[in-house]
Amino acid sequence: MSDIKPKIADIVAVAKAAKVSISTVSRSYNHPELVNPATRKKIDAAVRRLGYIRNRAAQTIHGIRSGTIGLVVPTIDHAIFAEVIQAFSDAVEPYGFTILVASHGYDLEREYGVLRKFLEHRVDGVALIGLDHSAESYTLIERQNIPAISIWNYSATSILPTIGVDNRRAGQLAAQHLVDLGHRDIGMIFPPTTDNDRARDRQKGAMSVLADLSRATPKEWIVETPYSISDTKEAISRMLSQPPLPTAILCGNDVLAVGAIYAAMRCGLKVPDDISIIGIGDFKGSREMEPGLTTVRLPARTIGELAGRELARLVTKESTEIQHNSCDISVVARKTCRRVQGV
Amino acid sequence: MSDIKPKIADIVAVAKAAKVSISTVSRSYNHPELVNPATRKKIDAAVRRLGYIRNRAAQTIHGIRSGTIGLVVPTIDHAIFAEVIQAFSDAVEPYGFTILVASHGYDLEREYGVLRKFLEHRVDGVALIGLDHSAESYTLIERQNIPAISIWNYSATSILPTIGVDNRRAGQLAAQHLVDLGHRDIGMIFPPTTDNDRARDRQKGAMSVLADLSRATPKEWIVETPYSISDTKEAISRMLSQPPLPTAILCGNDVLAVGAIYAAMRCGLKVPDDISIIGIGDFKGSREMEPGLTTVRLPARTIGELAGRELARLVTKESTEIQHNSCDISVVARKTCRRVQGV
DNA sequence: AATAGTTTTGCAAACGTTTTCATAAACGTC
DNA sequence: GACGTTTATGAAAACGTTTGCAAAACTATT
Repeated sequence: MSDIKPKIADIVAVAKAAKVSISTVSRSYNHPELVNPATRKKIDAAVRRLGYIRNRAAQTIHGIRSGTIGLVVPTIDHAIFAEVIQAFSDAVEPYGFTILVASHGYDLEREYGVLRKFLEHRVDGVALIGLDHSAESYTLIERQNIPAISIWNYSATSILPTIGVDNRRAGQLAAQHLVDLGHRDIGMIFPPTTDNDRARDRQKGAMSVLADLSRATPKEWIVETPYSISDTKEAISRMLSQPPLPTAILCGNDVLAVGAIYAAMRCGLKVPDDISIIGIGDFKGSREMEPGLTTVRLPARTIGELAGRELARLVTKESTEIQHNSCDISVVARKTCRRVQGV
Repeated sequence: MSDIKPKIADIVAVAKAAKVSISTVSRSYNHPELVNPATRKKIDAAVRRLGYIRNRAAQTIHGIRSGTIGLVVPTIDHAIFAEVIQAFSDAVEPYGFTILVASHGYDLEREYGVLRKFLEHRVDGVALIGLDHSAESYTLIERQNIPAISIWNYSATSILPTIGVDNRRAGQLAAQHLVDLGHRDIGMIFPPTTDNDRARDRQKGAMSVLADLSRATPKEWIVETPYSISDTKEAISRMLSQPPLPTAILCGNDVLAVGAIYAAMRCGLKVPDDISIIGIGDFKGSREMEPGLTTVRLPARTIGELAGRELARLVTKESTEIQHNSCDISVVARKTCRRVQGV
């Protein structure tokens, strides 16, 4: 009946088992060169025997880094964010960091809550997506002065260092590509832009190019839908169901573009013969699609990697500050856009 | 020049600022009913003024839960896993947990390393994908006796409690569906099955059904490719480039199915008229595709949610054990499979 | 064999909390 | 106004580590 709880081994137990002092055990981990190889061997044996695993919480309260980095994203299960998380995680791993991940569903209040929770855990740094954050969130970051970085949207002037792309430019590039191909009647579809600076910037960029055109875009050709293929299909089908029809549709991101393509198919329009479609993002799978999606390539992996590395280097004091970094973007012309007769 | 580092506030600072003892501050967090409302107010004010945030690390070394759960996946940026992570995260959030996420890239050695790191952080529980894990990993979990759960692959007899689906059955269902439609010449494509019990089980399931058929499947009709659309496209194109052609292709998951469809298109075959294709998974987007993908629906969201909830309840002692749980699966017949003339 | 170095080890304080126990203050009762 | 309760607070020990300092154990040098 001696159901003595198998108390997980602590450093004291190891010390006892190896017949040395606690300090020596600790040292054998943190400054192995200071302890006699023979002693070290004894300790190793004890550790193995007891299955001892160091307690980072106990280390952390000495001001030692927690070895964690917090990553807050709007949502995890969107192709881009998943890719960014993966790249970020891969990048910080070699530095010994583990990531805490949370999503806020495009709700900046929730983001603040998540941030607080991360801070309770004493993360060594945090990465956020974009630059739309609540004032409280910014205050929090500043007051706790914790290394922070903003991913995805580049801005030279933001408070937070940013690593990302110029989304305005992405919108411009997409629009310009269509214009260069002779399109003048261009429909647009974007996800909701509140609390989403990325989408907002892209839209602004696209609009700015289109504003230069002689003719104005009718209201029905500018739609906003939730970030989902089916909603997009729905919305675009409606747009394409009654003339006049645009000759091209510019989509706020590749997922919407896929939805638009399906909608066109459903309406009996051939892409790109009857209608051209351009996305933004170049998500995984966009290249492999049939027809290959013409889109503005945003290098998600590179961004995540760079952000992870920079933040890790800052935290480990390998560097002293994070450079704002604007990653290159460009149109990859594949098969969903075609040239049309100028007006 | 008094650049006194703005030492982040601790409980002592709060106590001093509120002119109460440390104990009282602590109590006002953990047992608010025991402290005078007036005092509580003073403390709240001090907390706000100083921007105090509790230090969970310090709590954790008292044996108090760390409030973290570790989630180890093969890779983050695959549709299914991203969905599972999201659902899992959503499910544990209401219980106050934050998740640590790491990927191992289908390398069980790395998985062990990740697991160890999680244990250093004293996660309150861990969730793993599937049942293929190194012996060391199993030992680790058992010795530290930490609540653990396996997601994705259901098994009634595994050491770890499982919440997931019967992947063997998924394979069977897919195969049976094709057989029921009259197909006898069936090609198959699977991702690598080493260290991946899910894929292995599906393959076994499919094979078992096909084995009952009068005719044997030629070797060239059974291919293995990395989990990527382009590799699949490549492999299937090769399969379809020289007769005899199968009348249907069974794909280990939806991503491969998408690749297969593109390959068929490229080879000038119409789906489902010339060739039927079935996937497994029912990933996001599979329904919306054109033509809608026929597949075996695996309820990723439900699985992630259930797993998160069960693990959280176990950790918080709301429940005392996790029920093995097999989630329902079934074929969703959409548009990529058609009936053919029996032999 | 004594001395001066050098290497190795242990003691004890510190980190930021929680919690047990003891004490003080306030209240109600007769 | 003395007593017993109840309510609110504080002191101090505890949690599992790290680390500065000092002592002990070796080594090399004479």
